[in-house]
Amino acid sequence: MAKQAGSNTRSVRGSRTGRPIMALLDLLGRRWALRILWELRDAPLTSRALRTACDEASPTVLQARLDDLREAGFVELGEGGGYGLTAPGRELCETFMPLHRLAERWKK
Amino acid sequence: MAKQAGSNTRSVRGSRTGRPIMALLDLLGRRWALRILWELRDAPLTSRALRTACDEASPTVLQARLDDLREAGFVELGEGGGYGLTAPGRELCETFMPLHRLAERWKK
DNA sequence: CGTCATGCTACGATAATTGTAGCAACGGAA
DNA sequence: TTCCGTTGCTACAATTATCGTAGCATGACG
Repeated sequence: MAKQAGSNTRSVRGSRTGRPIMALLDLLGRRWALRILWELRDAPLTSRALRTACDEASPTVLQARLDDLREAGFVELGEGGGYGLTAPGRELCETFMPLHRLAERWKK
Repeated sequence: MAKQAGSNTRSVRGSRTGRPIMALLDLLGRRWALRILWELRDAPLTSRALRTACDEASPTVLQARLDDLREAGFVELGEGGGYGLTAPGRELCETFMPLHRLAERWKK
């Protein structure tokens, strides 16, 4: 089970066309991916803190998503520990900020 | 297997807090959800056309996601057939437009 | 040494997704 | 009418992804 950030063979799910946007939509469509980015929006979190923030999600998936996001270059593991957003990661996260207001209005 | 749009009991995955943003992030984090919204961004598509646009994804999931998105009020089925975005759906989709440019730059 | 927290993994159970095939209903020719 | 093609949608078994719990190795602090 290749988990480390680095090149792996798997062509990103649903993007066999090679269009970057498809790869991105696919990556963000994996479980907890969006949530992780969201929870890291303000400050870096340790893996445990992130798990708590993510409603005690299984560490298995969290690690998998963290690896995905690290490989994609959106998240990084700080030297002193703790996951944080990279520059592209922050930029990506900015994109989702309008979601907050939209969600409040959406509510249902 | 409750599929039809309407109220169901299932509290949205990963949002037991009740915060709308979590419910939204969860909904969008299901497979093909983002992709479907993306493919419908310009014009409505029939279920078959949507399937083609989504790289021949399994109709099972497509239907499931379509039902999810319909229940959420982001997608609707036109009278003459064909799935299209609702007003909130279009608004949501607008949010993701910056992703296109971001993805191109991201590429890797 | 013990204690605690870190990032990370094992593993069985459960749920989601895939792929293929097909259904019923409707519409437009013939 | 019958035939043909399309629509939205479903059945089913096989494969993956995810869950939940437990635990490991490492490092920092006392």
